[in-house]
Amino acid sequence: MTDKIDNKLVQGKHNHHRCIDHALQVAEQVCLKKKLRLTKIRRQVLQLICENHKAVGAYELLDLFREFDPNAKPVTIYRSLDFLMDIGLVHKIESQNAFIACLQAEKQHKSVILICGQCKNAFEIDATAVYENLFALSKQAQFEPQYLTLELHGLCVNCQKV
Amino acid sequence: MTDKIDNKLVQGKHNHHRCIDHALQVAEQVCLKKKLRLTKIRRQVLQLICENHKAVGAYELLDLFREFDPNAKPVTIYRSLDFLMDIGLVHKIESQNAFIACLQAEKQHKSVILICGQCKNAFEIDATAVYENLFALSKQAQFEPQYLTLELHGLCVNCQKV
DNA sequence: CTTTAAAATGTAATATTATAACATTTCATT
DNA sequence: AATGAAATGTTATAATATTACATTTTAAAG
Repeated sequence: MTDKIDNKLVQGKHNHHRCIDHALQVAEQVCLKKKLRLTKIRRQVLQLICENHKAVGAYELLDLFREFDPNAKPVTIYRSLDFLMDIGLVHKIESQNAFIACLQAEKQHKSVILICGQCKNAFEIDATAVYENLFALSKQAQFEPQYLTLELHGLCVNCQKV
Repeated sequence: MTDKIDNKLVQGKHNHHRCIDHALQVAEQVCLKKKLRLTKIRRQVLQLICENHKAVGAYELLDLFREFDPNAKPVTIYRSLDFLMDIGLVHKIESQNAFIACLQAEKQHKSVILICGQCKNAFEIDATAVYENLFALSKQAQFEPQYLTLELHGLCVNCQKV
């Protein structure tokens, strides 16, 4: 890949093709470890989600996927998404019915997803303290916490200028 | 309403018919203040949501609503839900595509919704500190925070026993 | 190797959730 | 009573997601 292409792909100071490669490598590792199969379809779906950092809908993914297989059906995408979510490689953004690749799938993490209302870019930052706080709070209310849906909507640094 | 009926309706130590009445009264007050119309339909929809503390789907509400108007259509429910959500009387639980009545609509609040995976009962507890924490965290990441989706899944006190 | 059972995929249909577009009615204010 | 905005009625359809069952692929056992 040339520098020129690299330049085009750079978003927010990061080298995007490395970012995709990394995600796919992590996926291989995770599947190897858990003895799960990262099939061609699953790999392709993950790759498509990784193409950028925007939250992407299942049917949008389907359209993209049809460049690989023109006859693909919704259930193919949903199956892959389920698989990828189960092992933490993809997160669903519940408030948008959309999906993003997890960039920290290799390490266990408790994060908040920051979603830009303008450009739809989404990224995670650590929120371990928030998890602990909320789990403690809920236990005080006699609630047994299991998992958290945590999505912060706002404007990313690029879109604030506009 | 007799004591017997009261007893049946009591859930988690609280007197449920008072809880509905309160919600409807608050609704009246909020609408009066904001010069908005709490029409018959909107009031009925709110009442139905208040019937219990479970997260309720739009089409489930539609079924209930048809006891008032057998010809009601989905859009009627969605319009009322939109109205009620806009003024903070109803919250959407994004991770369930379901809705609950807000029991603290009169005061401004920043809360987390605790959702029982077993019985679907949902209730809010204050999480002001969490909001402040997350907003600060996100600003450090150069993100301009606007609103938070915050839903904690687990088991309520009743369902932990089972 | 071949058999076999589980996992993955193919295929069709359909369920669930939500909105768009435009006509009509209701309501508060003139 | 006239008027314009808000609410509702009505029809259709968009967008999201799952079920059910047939077929193929795969890993592992015999």
